Amino acid sequence: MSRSKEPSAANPRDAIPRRGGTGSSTVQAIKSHILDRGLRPGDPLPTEAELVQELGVSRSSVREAIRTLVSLDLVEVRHGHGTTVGNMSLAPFITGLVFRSLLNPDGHLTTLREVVQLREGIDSMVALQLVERLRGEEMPELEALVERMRERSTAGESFMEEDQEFHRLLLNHVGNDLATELVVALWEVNTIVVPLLGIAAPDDIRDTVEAHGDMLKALRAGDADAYRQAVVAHYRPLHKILD
Amino acid sequence: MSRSKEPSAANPRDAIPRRGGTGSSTVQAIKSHILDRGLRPGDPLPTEAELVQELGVSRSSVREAIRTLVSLDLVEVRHGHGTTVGNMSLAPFITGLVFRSLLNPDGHLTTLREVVQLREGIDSMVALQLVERLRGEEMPELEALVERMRERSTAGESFMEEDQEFHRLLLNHVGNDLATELVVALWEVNTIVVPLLGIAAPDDIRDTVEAHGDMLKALRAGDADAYRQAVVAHYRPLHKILD
DNA sequence: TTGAATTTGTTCGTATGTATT
DNA sequence: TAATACATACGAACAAATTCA
Repeated sequence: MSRSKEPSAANPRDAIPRRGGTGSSTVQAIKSHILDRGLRPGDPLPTEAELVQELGVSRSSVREAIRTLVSLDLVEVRHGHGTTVGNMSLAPFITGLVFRSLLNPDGHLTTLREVVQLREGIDSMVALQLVERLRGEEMPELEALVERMRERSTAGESFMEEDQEFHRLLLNHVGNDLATELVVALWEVNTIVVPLLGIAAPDDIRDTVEAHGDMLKALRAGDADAYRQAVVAHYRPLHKILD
Repeated sequence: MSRSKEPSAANPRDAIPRRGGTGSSTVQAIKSHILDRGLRPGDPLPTEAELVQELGVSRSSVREAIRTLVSLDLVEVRHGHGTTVGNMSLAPFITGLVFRSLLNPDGHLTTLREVVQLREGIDSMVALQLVERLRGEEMPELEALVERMRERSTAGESFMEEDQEFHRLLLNHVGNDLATELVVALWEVNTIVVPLLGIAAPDDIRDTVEAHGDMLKALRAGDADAYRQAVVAHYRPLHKILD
């Protein structure tokens, strides 16, 4: 083990008043590094050793700071390769909501119900914009997705991927990426938590598939009210499960 | 104590295939600790030393895991006191959006615009539910807040706190805590980023204040459309700034 | 295919600041 | 004031993954 190693101080903690509350200052420094250089997702960050030098803190501190940024999806780390700027997704949002849902005490399903209500609200909220853009349109990709859902549902398979993609593509037409991400994120919270709680999907599946088709039909016809009704029908099975 | 520490033994990395992608397994273990015992926000967690024992990992690993959970607001740490279960707020969501807004390259304001659009959408989305619950109601707290905004705006002061509280209280009447938190979070993203980008608040302030009053008036009258129009008017000044 | 270099992952030991008693 | 319990920080060594010659 060759301890040797003279204590000798090395004199750390000289400067730096260490304000822990906000964000450990090392975190802030790395954030600034990204901001100042205008780095984009995927761009490489300095290695741990380099950050130790530049910031004048220990490797442990650098690592803890990076860990924080990773958990916020602001940076990404690949073992043996290096760290890059993350894609800043809503993954932390999903993680938090999933944890809350799992921790819900009494009724257990409170958070989950709120998630579904939010999804329904946002899907309805964009009715006018969608009608405006899609009236008379063909939307072959979306139709194809509905068709695939239909096939898989009759085959007894699940069609989560198609379902998520459907909502992603549809919301894409409103031109608000954040709203799209939010809906997809809420959708993921559902799909993660529902199986974990052992809630079996009933045979309302067919209704759900047809609701997707009705949404498209209403949009093509330019009928915002019919679209909203289809959205309600779309979520009815889920609500039934959660009550 | 005083185990004296044998060399061999201890020997980590025996089991545990170490799947880094998901969440470092130590993070997962602490999560499970909370979940299994059904701990609530504020409940105490084991000390670092105890976690080192229970989980059979090093101090550094425990610290990095805790750092991750802190940044997700799943746990809280008070220096010299201990760690507790966090309140699982949407703080990480806010942090991420603020960072994205600051990093936005070209038009710079894309993310911020999307945030405002989302706020507007959610505020409008709950029109029917609010009308249903508040028709003919007095709402003295909300009126008082509008009055305070009026005072402070004429005094040339800012009224961010009253504004935020107004939306929080209003959304509270729809009975979806998640939606309320989301709107408040989006509101905070605005207030953090706008000053950072050096966007001065114009004199449309008075319009904003009156829009708040109009929203209440419309709700009292049970007029959902008038409420939605007031919401649009409420956000008009903000949109003007961002374009 | 081997193997060295680079980089992140994990651990141990130690010293220090801070809050509680 | 002192003691205790706890979190914060530093540094060195080794393990594991990745890349490239």
